[in-house]
Amino acid sequence: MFSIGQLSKQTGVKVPTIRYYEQVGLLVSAGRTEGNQRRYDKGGLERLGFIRHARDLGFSIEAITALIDLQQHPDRSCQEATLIAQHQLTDVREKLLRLKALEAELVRIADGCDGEGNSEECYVLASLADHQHCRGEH
Amino acid sequence: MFSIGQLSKQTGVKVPTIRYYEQVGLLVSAGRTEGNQRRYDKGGLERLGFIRHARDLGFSIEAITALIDLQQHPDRSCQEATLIAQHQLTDVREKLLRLKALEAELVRIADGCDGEGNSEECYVLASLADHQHCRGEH
DNA sequence: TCTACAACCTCTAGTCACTAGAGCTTCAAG
DNA sequence: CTTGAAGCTCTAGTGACTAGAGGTTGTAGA
Ligand SMILES: [Zn+2]
Ligand SMILES: [Zn+2]
Ligand SMILES: [Zn+2]
Ligand SMILES: [Zn+2]
Repeated sequence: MFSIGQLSKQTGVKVPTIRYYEQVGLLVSAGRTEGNQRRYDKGGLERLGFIRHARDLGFSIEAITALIDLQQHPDRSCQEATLIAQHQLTDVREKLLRLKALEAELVRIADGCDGEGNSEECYVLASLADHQHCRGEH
Repeated sequence: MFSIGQLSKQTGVKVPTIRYYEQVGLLVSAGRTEGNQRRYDKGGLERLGFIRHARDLGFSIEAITALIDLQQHPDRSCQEATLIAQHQLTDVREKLLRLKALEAELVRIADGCDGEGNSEECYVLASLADHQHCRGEH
């Protein structure tokens, strides 16, 4: 049995975050001591590892809840899991596209001024004031 | 003079968002009617356009506040503006790196299962349970 | 001039995934 | 048995909005 602090050390998830996961129904402790402290078993440790990894990959709490639910039922079809993963991939790709466009404009903007002049003639400020300066959409 | 709704239409910024910008000190109306409705002048329209564009480029409210402050003082050095822009670029590049790593892992994960099996042997679930499956860090 | 109603107002609360802090209690080592 | 690290609950704050309730104002047509 592990205390919440031991679980935290082993997974790298902060103690208040573990309590937060309990609050939103993602991870319930195996039980409590007489003095009301949480105790976890190996299953809890693994579940928290799963949560941690999925969060690192950008999955939402809601998605992780569904994935864990699926994991608890080994006989169910895994179709939902693949759909969730594909959705997450789509999401990441959309963000990538957006960020790439931003990067291109920001390079132009940041490189357009050396910071030696005054704000009246600053290319950074002029670029922000008018999207016409931009090469593309973003 | 424009009403808040006209400003909204011309900039594409939603009415409640404009009020929110006022609340955080980014955009103050030129005045109010007798009946307490906001009225904006051309300067307000331009300022909101600036805010909109900077937000689209990912600048924080705090950064935009500093940029507008600088813009109001044409005689001041624009060094801070370039620093803010460079910081934003760095930020975007960090996010890009992270997302590229995520994309690589998610492609592997999402392609690893066709969703036809059951959750017990699902590659998606197995990959999420154990970072060892991952090709790299993320 | 009256009336209808779209647009405006303020205020509170909710979103997401935590994070910080106050004030208290429990566990475990010495 | 004492001490102090670690635990507990509860509330509130983060960023940048968004939604809704419940009331008021502006304006166009009759
Ligand atoms: Zn400059
Ligand atoms: Zn632009
Ligand atoms: Zn599968
Ligand atoms: Zn991994």
